Amino acid sequence: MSIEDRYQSNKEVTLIDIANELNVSKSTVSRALQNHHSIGAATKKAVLELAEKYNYQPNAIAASLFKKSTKTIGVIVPILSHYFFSTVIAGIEEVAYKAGYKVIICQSHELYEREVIVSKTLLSAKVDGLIVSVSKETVNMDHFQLFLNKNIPLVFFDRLPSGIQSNSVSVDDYEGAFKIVEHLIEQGCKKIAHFTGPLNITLTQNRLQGYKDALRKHNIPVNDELIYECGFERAQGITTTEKMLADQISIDAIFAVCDPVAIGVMLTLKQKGINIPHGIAVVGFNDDPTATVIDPPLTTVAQPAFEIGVAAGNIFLKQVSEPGGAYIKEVLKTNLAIRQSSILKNS
Amino acid sequence: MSIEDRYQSNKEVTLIDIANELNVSKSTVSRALQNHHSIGAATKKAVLELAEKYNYQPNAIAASLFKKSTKTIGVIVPILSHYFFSTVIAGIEEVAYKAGYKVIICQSHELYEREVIVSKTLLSAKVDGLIVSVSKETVNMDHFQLFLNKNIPLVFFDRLPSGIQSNSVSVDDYEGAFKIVEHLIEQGCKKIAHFTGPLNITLTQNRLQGYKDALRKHNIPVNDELIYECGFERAQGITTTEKMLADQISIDAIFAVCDPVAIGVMLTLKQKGINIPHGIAVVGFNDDPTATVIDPPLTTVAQPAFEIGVAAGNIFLKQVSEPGGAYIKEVLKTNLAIRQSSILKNS
DNA sequence: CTGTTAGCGCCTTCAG
DNA sequence: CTGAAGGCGCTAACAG
Repeated sequence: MSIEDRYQSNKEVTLIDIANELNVSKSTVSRALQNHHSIGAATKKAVLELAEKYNYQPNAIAASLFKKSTKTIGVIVPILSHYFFSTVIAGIEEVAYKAGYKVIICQSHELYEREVIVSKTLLSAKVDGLIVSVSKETVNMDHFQLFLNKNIPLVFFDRLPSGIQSNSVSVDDYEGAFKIVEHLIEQGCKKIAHFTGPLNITLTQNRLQGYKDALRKHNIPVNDELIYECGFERAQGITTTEKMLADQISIDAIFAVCDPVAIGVMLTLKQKGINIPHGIAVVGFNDDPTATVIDPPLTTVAQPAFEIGVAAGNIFLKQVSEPGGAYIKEVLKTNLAIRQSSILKNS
Repeated sequence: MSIEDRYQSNKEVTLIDIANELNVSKSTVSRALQNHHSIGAATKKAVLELAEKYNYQPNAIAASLFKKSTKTIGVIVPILSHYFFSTVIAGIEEVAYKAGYKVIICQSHELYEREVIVSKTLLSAKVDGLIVSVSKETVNMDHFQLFLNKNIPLVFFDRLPSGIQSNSVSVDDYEGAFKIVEHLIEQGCKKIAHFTGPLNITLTQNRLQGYKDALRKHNIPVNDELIYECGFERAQGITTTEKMLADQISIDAIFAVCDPVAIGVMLTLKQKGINIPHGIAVVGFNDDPTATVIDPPLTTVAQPAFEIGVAAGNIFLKQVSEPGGAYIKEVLKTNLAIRQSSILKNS
């Protein structure tokens, strides 16, 4: 079957077709296509022209099999449709694209089981690296250990696991929490509640610790009754606020573990007719786009989501180019974005 | 080298290793692993145990090469970090996961060139299908035609291209726009401005047409001076509002092409001290989560983003299971989400 | 400068 | 019920 026939009948046009047509060997075609130096200009030109004419697309799968590299990065996030995660992935994709890598995205839906399954799928798919924010259920890390065993670069971000050593990129959650609570104190708040994330997650623990230490530094006793276990979702912010209000505990500020929760808090307080910030001040963590949309605008700890993705991608690339290097743990800085939801004093 | 050695030294454990260890052929191992009926129970058990013990992961790349299917769907979106797109992708991923497919995500960044490049990468990667929302620059569709030529299922969503026939899933943009403009008219608005998206995009044209027809139906003349070419971003909503205010044209409502623009509009109006809805009513399109966060809450046309993704995924699956079937064009219904930003009358 | 050869790891006829 | 053999499309020694 001639190359022309194959092309017309929508069959894959391969190296061999071009080679046959030109009466050269497939190695020659392969080399011409990769611009190998030791190929005659005429041959190269002929090959390139034919490839162009017949819309030849190299079969990356075949190349991967041989080269043992798929030029693919696997990414696992709990939920794709959250601003934070989609923005991190945008950062990863940007770095990946520039370095010639593709990105396979999987969601764990915060489920340990599903995380295990997709990580194995990604192993089978022979991804060259894996970038992960672990599910809130995950405590066992064996499925990630498999990657390390095979020397496949593994980078954690945001939700860092305990009990496994690898690369990571995170923000200084402790410091961010500390600073924003200190800001509340400076505004005159004394009864500051904290709505936490799931308690088994490192990030939750760090923000909680920052909250506690800021209080202690300013001689405000830590009151466990003001610490509410909440979650990461707006809906949980709403229910936790309702529970708190039902508790009738006196409060002058709420530090929410993340912006979606803070938004839920604010919507509920507003609905109950409680003034923000003068009745209760509210602060969050993330700086999602909604923070500047809600009224009053939300004071929050700005996390560089896109940069986190870029950093994770770069760590992967570095591990690829220098295999066996030490693990890289990058901690990015946060910035306070102070807005109306917490301003009680004129300055 | 024994399987034990290979395992210890982190080499890939393959079918052959298991076969050698058990003194059976690799075909037997292959069949045992896929639970082929004609394999002795004892043999099967031995194979499975060894596979388990040595953490055997099938090399999906090798299988793909043979089977000519990578169990992978390519997805191209303009921007990943927008709620709408990340939610659609979440829907695609959900369907894909359940059917055993992986999802490769690429961003075009609204750039034609980049869209062409990533689509070719995806072709080379031998994706089994492609799901796309085209960039706003794209007019030439040759790069997508390549997929159709090779009988690779292609599904467009949201931004439907003209000049190429394929599967698609969209919402009824015309009807959504018509209904929401009619709603404004019912509220007593007579001077309704429209901030459009990029005009070459079908969706933009359809929403514009819905806007015009709703006006005409109610005997309100269409005034081109009230139609502002804008875009899809919050920042463009802000600048366009400023331009409009500078024009000093009398207006009582704005229909923004999408929620991010509507949010930009509202933030600007509020900053200028213009009451919403009584000074100017504002409505959008999408029902992003921010719509319920802004004050007053935004009236908008609710698009089922997740369901769009699910529908696109299902169309892909259907095309895979019934090759050569007719193109499927699914149009999902929208719902008006009427909120304070447009309520001028008590009902 | 180019061809020959030998795989990468898996799957599936075709034999037994 | 199992084995042998060939091949998916590409690459990279190793020879000329």
